[in-house]
Amino acid sequence: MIALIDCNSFYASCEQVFRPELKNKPVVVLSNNDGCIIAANKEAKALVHIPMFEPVFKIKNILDANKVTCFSSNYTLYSDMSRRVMDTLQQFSPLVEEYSIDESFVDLSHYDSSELRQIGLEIKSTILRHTGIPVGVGIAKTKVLAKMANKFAKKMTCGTAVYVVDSEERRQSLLRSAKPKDIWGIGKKHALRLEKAGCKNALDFTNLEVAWARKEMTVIGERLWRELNNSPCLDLKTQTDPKKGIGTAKSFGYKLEDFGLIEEACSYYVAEVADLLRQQKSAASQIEVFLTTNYHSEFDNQYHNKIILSLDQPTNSTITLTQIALKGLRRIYRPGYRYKKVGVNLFHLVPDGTIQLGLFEQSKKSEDKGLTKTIDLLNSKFGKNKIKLATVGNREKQWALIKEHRSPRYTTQWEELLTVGKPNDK
DNA sequence: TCTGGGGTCCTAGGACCC
DNA sequence: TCTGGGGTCCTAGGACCC
Repeated sequence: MIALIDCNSFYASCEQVFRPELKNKPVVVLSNNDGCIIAANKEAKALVHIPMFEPVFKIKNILDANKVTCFSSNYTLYSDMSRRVMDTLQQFSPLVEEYSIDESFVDLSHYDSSELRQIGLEIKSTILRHTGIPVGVGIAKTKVLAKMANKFAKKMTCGTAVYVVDSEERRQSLLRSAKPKDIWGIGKKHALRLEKAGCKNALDFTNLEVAWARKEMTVIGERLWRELNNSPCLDLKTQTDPKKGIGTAKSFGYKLEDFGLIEEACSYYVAEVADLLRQQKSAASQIEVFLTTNYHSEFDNQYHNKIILSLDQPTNSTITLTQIALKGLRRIYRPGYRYKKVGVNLFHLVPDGTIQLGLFEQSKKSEDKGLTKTIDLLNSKFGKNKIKLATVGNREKQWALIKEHRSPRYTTQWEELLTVGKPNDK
């Protein structure tokens, strides 16, 4: 049996842990640039139907009128809280798949099926005690059923947020309660197809021929069909594969025309992705740079372009990658537009250290490896970007993301630790 | 005025190879 | 008139997820 543990409105819950006065109060968390709503706790959801990714400005009145507390996203805090939740799960099973920042699949096959409900409750209460984060637990024979049981558990108003699919009746009532679009792995397109085929709920889907699922929804559909019918097709992935591409693309806080500023933002992002690349001990053979205006704007002239540059030799050096990226940026930049976003993607990643040279190439004598290592060391000791390339500049305020409501990084920065007691006691 | 960012998996079709 | 059969690798685009 497999459990799916999912944190309740995770980002909002993280914020509430350190602001106990917000307990039972509506809280939302905003995307980068404070643009959209990306998480809302149940109190906030009860006030107003908030579609995910709703632009804030459209419902600002409602938020203000109801005194909803808004937070800018604070990923440093959320990642650290996530790690604490995941560490706690290890107590219950050695086989854990971290599916996303706020959910994990856990193998429970070493428990007797009669204990599973109790184990589910224990997982829930232990995580709450260790981290302050409330979770829901779904337990079933397959991943898809566990995922859906989890959702079901959270929906039950009177329940304990733990649902175990341990009988055929429970499986059927679970599936009957889920509309096609609520099936994990079924998006808009497939939901429409299912409805056309006469499915009113997930149970109807499992009663179609498996061949239909295969034909209409490829092998993914067939796996889903089988998983819902209690036959496991998706393995637990307990080891994370190295990423196949690493990229970043963030909107500017403001619209930019000045090439110099865009260049600085681009350099900053290259440094970020190169850092991630070195952390997973890979090197990239290709770099893509893209530049775009704000496609929502009706007033601005639009321009989008990208360029992909191949490297003669895979590298993870920030210096080399920056040189090439900026060369690309220069080629796609056109003056006279108000740009909103620049992005960098690294592709064709290979393990660092086993880099294949071209037939007529000589190894570039470890490039600037020593220098890079020293810079990484200094930055890990004294803080991100203490040492950086001059191309990153010092004008971050003129392009960086807007985060007006960011909470302190309570768990990772000494200066931002939570203070308990009267302010004057310091 | 203001609209996120980072991923995975699968398939069809092109371009090759022997 | 008649034009094989078995592959691999790569990419773009679709669909989906958090």
